Amino acid sequence: MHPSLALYAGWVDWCNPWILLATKVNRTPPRQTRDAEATKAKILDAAEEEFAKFGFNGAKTEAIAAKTGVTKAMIYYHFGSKEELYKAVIQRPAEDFVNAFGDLELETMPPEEAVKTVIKVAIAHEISHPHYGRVLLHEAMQNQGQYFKLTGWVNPINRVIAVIERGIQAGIFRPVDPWLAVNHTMGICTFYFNAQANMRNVQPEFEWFTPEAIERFTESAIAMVLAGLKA
Amino acid sequence: MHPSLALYAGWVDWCNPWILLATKVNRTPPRQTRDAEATKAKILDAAEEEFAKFGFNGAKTEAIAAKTGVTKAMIYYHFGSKEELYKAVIQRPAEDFVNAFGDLELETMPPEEAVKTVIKVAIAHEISHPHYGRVLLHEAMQNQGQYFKLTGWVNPINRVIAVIERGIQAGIFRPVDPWLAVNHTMGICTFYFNAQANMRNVQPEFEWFTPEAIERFTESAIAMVLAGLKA
DNA sequence: AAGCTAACTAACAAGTTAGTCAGTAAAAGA
DNA sequence: TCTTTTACTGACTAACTTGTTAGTTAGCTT
Repeated sequence: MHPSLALYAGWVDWCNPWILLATKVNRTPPRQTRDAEATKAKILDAAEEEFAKFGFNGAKTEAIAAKTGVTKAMIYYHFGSKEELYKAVIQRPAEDFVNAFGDLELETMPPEEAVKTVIKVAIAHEISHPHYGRVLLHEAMQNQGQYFKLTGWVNPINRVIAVIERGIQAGIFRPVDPWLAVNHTMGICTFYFNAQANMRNVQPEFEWFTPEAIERFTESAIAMVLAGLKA
Repeated sequence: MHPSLALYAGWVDWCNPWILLATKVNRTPPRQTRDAEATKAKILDAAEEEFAKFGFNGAKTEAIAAKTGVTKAMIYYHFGSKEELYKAVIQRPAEDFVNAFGDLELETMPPEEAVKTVIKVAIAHEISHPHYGRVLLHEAMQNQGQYFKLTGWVNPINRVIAVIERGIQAGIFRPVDPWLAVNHTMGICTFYFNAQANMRNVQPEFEWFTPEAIERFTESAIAMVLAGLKA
């Protein structure tokens, strides 16, 4: 396993959504009676879940507060407004990802291995931040991506484009459109998680979150993308 | 062009979003002073746009009414409730698609050609119903897909699975997991449209909706999926 | 132990939103 | 032409939502 995947070490064990909801990324120190940082983290967690479901407009501050155990006034005390809370929510996991991604030495890897690694990290991030992908989709659909640009996602995506361009120049990849290839790859990596509730109606028996299922999904995603790229 | 694509005849000309918003599928007869069917259609159009942006919970009936030129009370007169309106919105383009898909003779086509056709029809549907895909995503994210099962999408998806299974048995396709392959394909076909507002921040110059861009996207999607499937 | 301040609550004000209803006017029918 | 039905409006209510504020308490400092 590449070192940067260490951030998500044990992610396969987190696949069960109930476990996921309980564990999350371990940001919260042991709870004391009055702990501003812990309270802020709890609000962010609850807000991430609420925004993932309803987006910025649809989310209710009251519902967020209800999940945390503190009152709604705390949102305004700690974050100032619903909008500032939203900005904080959309930026927090992005920082995790951008940092982990910054550690990847994609530029020195063989293109095939680089693409493989990117897909693994992307899926690991979906698993360890099970609500975040949906927050970003709502962002695109209802805020025209105006807050997306604050997150720092642009740089990692451009690095993946560069990897594909390098692969094409080396004759390892076919002369595909790198931009479209990146879009396809992101589509593959995210649809499984975002559209799941609909797709469950088609295959009610399918297990989505067992470690084996995630493993199969990841391998299958890598296989399709690499087949599509390789010369 | 396959006959079932006739439903979307001229779709390449509709790619510009402004043209799209103006044309839509031509359901509305020439407007009279009082025309219940025309009013219902206008409400459905406006609601589709609003639900695409905010989902069921986030959408405001007042905003829907404002787009139509009739009062909010008309929504309740013609549809009874916000929920019934939503059901109507989610079912209308599904009927178009399921009908068009029903006309496809996938079972008698060579598997490769069948997959190619499915992708073309799916993308054509996104183009001719530019808001609908996002309505379905909101449905998954905030309603757990409870209304999705009313739409009849399940059957077309199962037919695509069958096509892939047939291709595998014929030795034309690799022994992939057909279910995951369908998920990947849907991811590729939908991400380009649903996440666009975010992706515009990465490539601000990219043209998404020119006929040429849609053509390139379609070819690129077909190439990746077929490369991923072919033995 | 007394005093201070950061963290927190309960209750409320101001503005929104789903849904209703009494009434009006355009058509269609007699 | 008069009546009935259908499409539609404006004004309303009850419930909900964001954000505020006055006051309370935990825990730290001295």
